[in-house]
Amino acid sequence: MAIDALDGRLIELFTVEPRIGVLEASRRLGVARGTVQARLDRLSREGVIRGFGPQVDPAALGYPVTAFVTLQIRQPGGHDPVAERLARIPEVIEAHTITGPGDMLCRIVARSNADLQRVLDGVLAVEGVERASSVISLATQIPHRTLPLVHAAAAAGGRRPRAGG
Amino acid sequence: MAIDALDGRLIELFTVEPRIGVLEASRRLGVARGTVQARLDRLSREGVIRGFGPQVDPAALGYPVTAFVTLQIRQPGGHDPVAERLARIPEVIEAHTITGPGDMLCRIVARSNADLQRVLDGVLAVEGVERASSVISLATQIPHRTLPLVHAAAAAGGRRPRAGG
DNA sequence: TGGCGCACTGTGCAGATTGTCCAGTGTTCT
DNA sequence: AGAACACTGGACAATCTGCACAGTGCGCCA
Repeated sequence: MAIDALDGRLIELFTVEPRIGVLEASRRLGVARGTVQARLDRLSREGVIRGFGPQVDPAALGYPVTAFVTLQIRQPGGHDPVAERLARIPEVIEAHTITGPGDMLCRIVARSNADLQRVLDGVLAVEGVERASSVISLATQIPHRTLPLVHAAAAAGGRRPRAGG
Repeated sequence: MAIDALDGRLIELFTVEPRIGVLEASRRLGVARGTVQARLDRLSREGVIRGFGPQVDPAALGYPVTAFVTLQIRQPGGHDPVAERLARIPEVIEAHTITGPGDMLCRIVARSNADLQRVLDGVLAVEGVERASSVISLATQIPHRTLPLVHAAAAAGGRRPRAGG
């Protein structure tokens, strides 16, 4: 779906200051409250905005170590049963099936490098996992972000605005 | 920092239903409103909760292709100048310096496989980037999640509750 | 060209929520 | 014993929300 400049500004505003309400946002953007409400509804309905839940930082929770683990899978039943078992490990934050020599790529966190060993053992113990090769994140140069993408999409896909009132 | 069971339930509640306010949350959890407010303040202050901003889905924005790209860097000035230039590419969602044969790992999105080629060309054009090898995400088996981790941390680190009033 | 539908504006209202106080109570730590 | 702390339960004014309404340009289609 395409978003326009106003959508972009709206997302940026709520990203930077999530606590401002619809009313304050409408004041800052110079549009009517109903417009902000309608835009927000649409963005949520279309799935562009997944939600407004709290973003939890594993590091602050006591899991400062992040690793990316490439798995090789013995594939009698496909990837799904493996993924299902991986999902039971809380330290597995994310998992994808991928192209290339590996079969799956997971993001894993741990309390320390020693703890990472424990978590990896847990991953290797998952039935169907044949091999795991991991790289540790030494530093996060660019933390997960979508704002630049939103701006790019807003600039590219801009629906023509409809004036009125 | 350690969180207890109430913190865990609080985070879960707001993750599942972000729109409920502090008051409704206090009712659901069976605690006083001030308690919820204080807990939320503390979790935000300590960094466990990074924020309540909108979570944007690149796929819904028109970028359904995700790739993980391992970069090899020519390192006259370290990784930072490269990261800085990568940060100017909106499709670069995330970047880490890593251990192992590669130097950096980035998450990249694109509008299509053909578009991914364009983005990769942009990455390769970054000064200091020598080589890039990418794997494409075919499916997201486990979408980014932290809830299980929160529960694990709540179970492990539980501060002893202080009763009162 | 005329008509319809859409997106937006600006307004109003009742009800709910927020931010911010307060005093009181029971625990834990010193 | 005393201090510090976390929580309860209550109160208040100010604000925001959800919802509704009429009116206005503009694009699209017949």
